[in-house]
Amino acid sequence: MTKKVTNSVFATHAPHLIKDAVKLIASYPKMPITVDCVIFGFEESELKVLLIRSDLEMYKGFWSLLGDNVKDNEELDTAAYRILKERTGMNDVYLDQVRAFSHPKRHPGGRVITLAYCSLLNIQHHELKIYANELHWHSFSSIKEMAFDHKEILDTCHTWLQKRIQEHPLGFNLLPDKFSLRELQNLYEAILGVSLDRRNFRKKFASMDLLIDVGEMEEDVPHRPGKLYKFNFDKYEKNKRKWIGIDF
Amino acid sequence: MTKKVTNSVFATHAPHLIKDAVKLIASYPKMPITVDCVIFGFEESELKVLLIRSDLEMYKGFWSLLGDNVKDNEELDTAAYRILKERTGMNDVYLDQVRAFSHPKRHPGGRVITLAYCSLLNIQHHELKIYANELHWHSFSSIKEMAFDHKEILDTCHTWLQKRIQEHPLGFNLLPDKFSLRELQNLYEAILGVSLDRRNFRKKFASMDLLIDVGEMEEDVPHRPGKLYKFNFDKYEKNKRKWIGIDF
DNA sequence: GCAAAAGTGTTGTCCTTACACCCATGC
DNA sequence: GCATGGGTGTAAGGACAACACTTTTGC
Repeated sequence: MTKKVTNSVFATHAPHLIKDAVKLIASYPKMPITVDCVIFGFEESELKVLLIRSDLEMYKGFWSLLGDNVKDNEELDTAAYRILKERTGMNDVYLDQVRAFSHPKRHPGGRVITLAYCSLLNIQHHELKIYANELHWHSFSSIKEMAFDHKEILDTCHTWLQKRIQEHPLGFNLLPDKFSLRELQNLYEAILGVSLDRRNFRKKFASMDLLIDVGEMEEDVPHRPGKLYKFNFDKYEKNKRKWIGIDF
Repeated sequence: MTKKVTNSVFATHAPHLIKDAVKLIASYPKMPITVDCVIFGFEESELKVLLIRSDLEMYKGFWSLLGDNVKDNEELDTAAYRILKERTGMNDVYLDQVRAFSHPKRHPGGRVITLAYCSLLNIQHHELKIYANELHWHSFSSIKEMAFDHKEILDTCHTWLQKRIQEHPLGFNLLPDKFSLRELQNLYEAILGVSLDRRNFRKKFASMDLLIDVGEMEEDVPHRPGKLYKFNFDKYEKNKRKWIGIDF
């Protein structure tokens, strides 16, 4: 097998040490990087996603994720938090990197690599104060088409969320501090797209012993009010499950 | 709340549509992107990782992951496969994106964002033919210090692998086509860092019914030879588990 | 015959699932 | 008093964990 000659700095058989790291880096192709945030919320028993209108004329009328370019010397996580803050005025939200999208033609303006971030936020706690580009919540299931490859990114993040929510108590970020078991179950059903047995669901959470009964009841409901709970984050942090088991 | 002025194209209250997408992209900061491959193997009941010597004088003597810059108009996955091929001569390997590392000071030559990829390959099947930069296999557990932030990347990929191998039959990529149940168990024990009950382990795989008895036995072992199996990829693909369950 | 690993079953416990009735509240 | 969802228990089945002895082979 012969070694292909490339423009890589590493593609040498008899390497010599490189003294000037700055020069090395300068020889690499450079490209713009963006971060796109998929922001999920939950309201009226529906999974929602926060979108804006695309700025680009060629995507006029299409919805887009909240994105922006990454600045020089800015960490990706920092960029994601910045974008959230700039676009929504919020900063105390859950946020996680999902993955990079790098198709060379994904942006009509040229090659741009984007990092998808997934955020979860509580619609009740965080009132939107910035409405540029018609920023608002959409029912997740109603989104069919989007600008760029944003539909693919959205779907990837949704799949990611479905998996994460079963392994980590992320869902509580989407609920008010105090919530009823029904709201919690509705959340899981909305995200997973399944219906769950109410008694088994309650038993499951009761046996985990991670919900604190706040001693209050629902109000203004047209039926028997349920108890309100909050999530015991401290206890969870102390007893995180270390899962060993083969299952595929 | 006031809106911070930024250099973002989106940071306008009354957006006007942008006609020239190319010009837009041109206004973004550009930065070099690299891909770093963590390549795991398994031999002599040990998890191994493929490393080279760093080319940089300031990391002289340190070990480094197999990495290279991403080319213009090259997809990240393509770059990862290219690097594997260039460095090892191999291309039929399992490979998956793990995540981006973006600390501004992670490379001494300046800002470089890297995407970590994790590969699994069978050491017996794939003989190394390219030995530039002292490319060779290391015992994973012996690696303490590395060039750049590569130890952090390596550890992240190891954690990723521990999780993946329990949910997907990735481990078979690290074994020969035909393997004994002991080899399979050694693999799981090496990656997870636990010891497993032999009878329960065998029962588990027997009940999954995804191993095909090839009708051959181990040879040249100094004890009773075990049966050899191969993995039934077709059957797995048809019956992939759709997991629903809350566990944290 | 000894060392080393192969191969094999049972039991108890726990978790999951399926399923039905009464209760509290608002209207 | 009726509609709506809150709240509860049990039984069966399946998965997992713990555990020991006999068998085959090489030396």
